[in-house]
Amino acid sequence: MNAAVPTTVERIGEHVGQTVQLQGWLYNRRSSGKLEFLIVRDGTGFLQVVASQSELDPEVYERCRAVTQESAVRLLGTVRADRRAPGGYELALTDLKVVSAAEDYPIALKEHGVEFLLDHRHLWLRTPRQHAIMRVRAEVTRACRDFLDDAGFLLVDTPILTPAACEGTTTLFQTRYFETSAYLSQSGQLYNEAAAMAFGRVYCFGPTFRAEKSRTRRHLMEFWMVEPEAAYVDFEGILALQEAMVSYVVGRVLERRRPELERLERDTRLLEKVSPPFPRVSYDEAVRLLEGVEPLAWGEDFGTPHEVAVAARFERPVFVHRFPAAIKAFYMQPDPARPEVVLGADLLAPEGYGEIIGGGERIDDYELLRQRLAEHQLPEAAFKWYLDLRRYGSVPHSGFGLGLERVVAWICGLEHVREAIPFPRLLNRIYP
RNA sequence: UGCGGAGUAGCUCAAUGGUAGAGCAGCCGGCUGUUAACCGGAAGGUUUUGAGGGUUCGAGUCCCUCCUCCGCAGCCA
Repeated sequence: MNAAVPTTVERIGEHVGQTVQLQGWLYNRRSSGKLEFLIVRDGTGFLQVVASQSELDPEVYERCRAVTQESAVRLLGTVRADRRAPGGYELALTDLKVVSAAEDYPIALKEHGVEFLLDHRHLWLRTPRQHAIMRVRAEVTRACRDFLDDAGFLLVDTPILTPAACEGTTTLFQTRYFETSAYLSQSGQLYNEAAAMAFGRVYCFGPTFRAEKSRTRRHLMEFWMVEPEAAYVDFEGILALQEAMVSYVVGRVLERRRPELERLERDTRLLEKVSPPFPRVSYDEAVRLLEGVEPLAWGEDFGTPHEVAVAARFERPVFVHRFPAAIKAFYMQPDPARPEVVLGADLLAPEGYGEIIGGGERIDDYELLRQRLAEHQLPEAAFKWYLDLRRYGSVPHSGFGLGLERVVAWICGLEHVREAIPFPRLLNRIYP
């Protein structure tokens, strides 16, 4: 027993024939008379543990029979390869200690309803499916950071508490800030532009808050967004960056999280096709393309049905670009060739997952930006620092925001983004 | 906010206007290779079907109001 090596389920294959120590929780138990099959999870994976009455101290065997679902357990045993075991390896138990017994665990190993699972999100996270999703999420996060770090982008975090609206107050969560009021950030973009003028290529990656009363499979009140912003990069340049980054992220998950995608039963055929260049459809083309399908008058905003109809025509992510200026944010750069449209683009994921990126080139001219602020009835005083960026060494610059949960939902093939974040904040739900 | 759907045992669901049931979980028992194991047993609904009214001899079921949840739209990542 002294020779027992502490290890994890993830590395169990390296210890065949050895006696090891594991610590974790009991996920499930099956019994077959004088054999007990304990499924133990330790955070790195799930492992079948076999307790044989004929080979065990009666006291230990009795503990195996009595241990309840999700009790914390510490165990000793010999690792062996066995085709009958899920995962190919199992542990022949020699000793088991109950660190903490669990009683009346609410989540049974069966189908449950959405509301019940969300009420028990703190426990739901323990299941194999949620493990797979969270590992893909972590991989997407790491891939985004690796890609941007390697491309010369500096991580410059932007504030969560902000003094005023970036694009209007209706969608902002308001809070007290001592004697005044503040808002939770809905985008780091404006601060990113300041950082880009300081460091050239920057990105922020953090939580974002939207107080929109949206209630669909694509919306969260609190979600995570990666926002790169780059000086001296024009519209074409930023689209190329988006293609490269999305392709890199998908490739990384396919490369490093295959087992998780298999556990999620994700058909990866379309994901394998994600590589630059992505198809592009201008707003003008979209209007023509949607004739007789999902009619859209020029100048009207793109709705979900229009997005779906356009995305459905492609097997890869597709850019929809050059929207009418009137329906887009105040900071978007007009197309020099056609000032009534802006150099902005949305990236629509295939398979009905909708918009995963919004971005484009920003206005770099001082007077034009002032004019746009006025047109949008935004208080110039609040944007003084933002206007300053156009007074002191303004350059063409572009950026975009990628919604982490939407990308994770797409890659994992989830029905709803609420499973793509550990503790989703939804309309009418902020528990647990 | 608008449209549609749903609230029955801890969970997932049944029940022509006529005595509220099953599976799973939990509990007791059986089984030496189980894969959300399986088999047997007892129990589990505060006179009870989200709440309150109404129709009826009789309401889980029909009608009205309200509450909660889900989906879609709007808005967006």
